[in-house]
Amino acid sequence: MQAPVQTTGSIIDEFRWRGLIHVTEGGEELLTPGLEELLAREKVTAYIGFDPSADSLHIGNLLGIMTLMRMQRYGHRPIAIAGGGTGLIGDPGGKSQERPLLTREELQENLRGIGAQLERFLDFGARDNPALLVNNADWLERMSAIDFMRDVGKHFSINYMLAKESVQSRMEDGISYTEFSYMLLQAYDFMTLYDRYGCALQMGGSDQWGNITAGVDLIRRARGAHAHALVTPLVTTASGAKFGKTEAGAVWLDAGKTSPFQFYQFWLNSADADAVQMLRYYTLLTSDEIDEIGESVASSPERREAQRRLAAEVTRMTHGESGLRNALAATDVLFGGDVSGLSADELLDVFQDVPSTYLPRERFEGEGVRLQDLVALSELASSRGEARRLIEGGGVTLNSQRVSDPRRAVRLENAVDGRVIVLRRGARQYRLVGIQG
RNA sequence: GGACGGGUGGGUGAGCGGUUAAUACCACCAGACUGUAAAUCUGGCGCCCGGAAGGGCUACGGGGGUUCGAAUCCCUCCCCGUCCA
Repeated sequence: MQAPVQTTGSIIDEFRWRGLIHVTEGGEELLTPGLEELLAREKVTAYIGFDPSADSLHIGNLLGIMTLMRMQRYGHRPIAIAGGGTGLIGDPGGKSQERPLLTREELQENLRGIGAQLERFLDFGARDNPALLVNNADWLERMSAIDFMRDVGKHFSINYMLAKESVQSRMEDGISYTEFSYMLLQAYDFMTLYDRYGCALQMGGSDQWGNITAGVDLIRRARGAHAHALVTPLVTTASGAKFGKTEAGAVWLDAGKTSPFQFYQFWLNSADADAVQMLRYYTLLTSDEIDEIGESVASSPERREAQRRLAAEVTRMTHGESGLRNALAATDVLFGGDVSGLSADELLDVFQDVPSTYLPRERFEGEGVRLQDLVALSELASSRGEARRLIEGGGVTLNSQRVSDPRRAVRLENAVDGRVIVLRRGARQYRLVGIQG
């Protein structure tokens, strides 16, 4: 993609109005002194780490991606690092679960997927400041324990490490030596990127502050140089929930894992209280544009202009113009009301994203299929018992008609053009049942 | 290696021989209300059979035992924490 270079204004100012700099309870911005001046003065190489444990990034990574994107647009050079080395270890500040080991092949596969996604946001071919994706396994795996002790361990006191919040918070429950050491590996990553690419800034979520400053300290002690840290807030919704998870799990950037329609719907369903801030976080809209939308939310929230704009902008960036078009078309049909006016072909087109189940024609002949069985078979419900409760509670529609008898027979004549049945659970979970043969 | 405490449903966490598929809170699902929002209210939330009433199966770290009956008692193993060596 193109990376229009913005040279006017300070990127730190932009980060400020977007709320992208974490502010502590004491009112202190979490960025290292001198960073603002450095960014104003020269083009800087900056990096953010991503977890390579899946072949796709999810929207929990999106703030980091956008942060790199903004850096690049201001002429700085972004590096994304997939922690092939550190990913195997687990950050003590996060989940306490040990992570599964990845094979080399899986890791390569994941890196390919992640790289392809980043290309939508970052320009890897820019002349002056091309983005870069690196794998820290390249240097961590080759490092011996002795090297590590000499080159990294020597520069840290146990007292320093124990003082880190990420360690403190685990002292009650216990923390393995491996996880305790995580910050040193991350610090070493930073120093390696500093050595190789002159990378002078690491960014991340606010939970990364301790790990990032460990790198800053390592670079100062081992190289006598000045590196920087800046962390973004942890994104939560107004109701305090962690952002980015739905009932179905993570919202992925990969269209195969989360369809453009579902992706669009995720953003569209943002709460009023969140939508405007989300625009600041996740879009490239200007301050003026966002203020204007904010006024609309205040005066006529039912129009949900912020949500619509947010969903459109982010879906377009992630899935392109065509992905957005599909999402909008599906949204029109599914929430426009009735599905019954459409032909089977139109339904298949609109529902291309929607999970489908196929059953042979014979099943629908004679007695037909019980509705509760169909709901369970289509995995709209996880068991027949749940399907029955759901139907009895009025939570299921068949071709847009509410049906409340779980034993109701579904036969061929209930299928559109004898080919397709549309099931819906609640307001927005759809499932297509195709009839084969 | 020793002493003590602990491992219960997605999470926190009760229960400590039958009345317990297991209290409560959170999360989650559906309905009502709405704006595909929030808040609120109502219902649901192991699996299977049954129209229902009801029945069956599986489950409280693993295994074994005591008992008519165990998440609850005993043995053993594994795991976690605290303290001591």
